[in-house]
Amino acid sequence: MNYSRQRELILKTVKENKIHPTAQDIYELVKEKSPNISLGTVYRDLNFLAEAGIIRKIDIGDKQIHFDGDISEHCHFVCLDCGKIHDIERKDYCHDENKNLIAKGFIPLRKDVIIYGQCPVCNKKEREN
Amino acid sequence: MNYSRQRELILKTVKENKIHPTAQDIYELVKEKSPNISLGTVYRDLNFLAEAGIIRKIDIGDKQIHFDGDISEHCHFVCLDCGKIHDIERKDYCHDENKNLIAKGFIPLRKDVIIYGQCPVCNKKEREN
DNA sequence: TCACAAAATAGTAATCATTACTAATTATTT
DNA sequence: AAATAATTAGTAATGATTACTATTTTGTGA
Ligand SMILES: [Mn+2]
Ligand SMILES: [Mn+2]
Ligand SMILES: [Zn+2]
Ligand SMILES: [Zn+2]
Repeated sequence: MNYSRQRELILKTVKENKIHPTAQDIYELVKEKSPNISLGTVYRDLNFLAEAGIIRKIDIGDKQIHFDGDISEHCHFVCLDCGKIHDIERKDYCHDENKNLIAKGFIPLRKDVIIYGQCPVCNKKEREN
Repeated sequence: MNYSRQRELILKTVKENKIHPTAQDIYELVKEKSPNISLGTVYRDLNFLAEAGIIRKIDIGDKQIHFDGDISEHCHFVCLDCGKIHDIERKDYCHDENKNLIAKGFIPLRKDVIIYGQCPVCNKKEREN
């Protein structure tokens, strides 16, 4: 790793944190070890790391972007009461009717599935070039 | 319906629009028929209608909230090239490995599944009261 | 029909997460 | 070591969204 001390620290902090922290969260944690780090650096490095695919951005619609050091395939359960973001395994949300989820005590009320990729039109366009 | 003329118009505009418009989009469309409507009113009424469950908010992580007049169960495919938001039926994303999606020419690259509800801890707490 | 209360609106100001900018610092290459 | 590139701290700007306020519209009941 030829990352700067700050970037290294930000990455370590995200990887170790299990609560899906926001940029502000990371900023406050990192400040303990690097007191004069800039919030701008935290945002820049988090975006850099997400762009590189080393961490993951998650948008739960609460105005702040959350970050996840776990880039394995999984989805998230947001509790509308306490706000906690729980990790959910593929087998627990892919089965019909959320049976597994309910068996574990979760009460799913709303599910937002957003798939990103290339639509048929853009894919055709690309293949023509 | 005992909605105001503005609210009625906003609702109609969202229902008729198939491209998942933003508040700004709605504002510009509605202004054609009601030239001195306020952007604040558009935001207020869109939130009111979403809260009432008559329309749906969708957050695709592009900073702006999109609205959907179709509240039936379906999910969204966001093209990373053209940005278009496509409607996807349940059967097309629930099957393993996105077979149906690929058969239709979509290239799924990333899937964000966010489930909202009540976590086991909060559910237990509620049942105890 | 009129008075009064409640709801909704237009217009604007404030908020706040995020991004952009700049000058200074640090790392890398020649 | 000098030149070049990358990164940073600190701060300013951005922009979608929300909050506020005075005014207008709607509803209701005497
Ligand atoms: Mn996670
Ligand atoms: Mn839709
Ligand atoms: Zn909870
Ligand atoms: Zn496309």
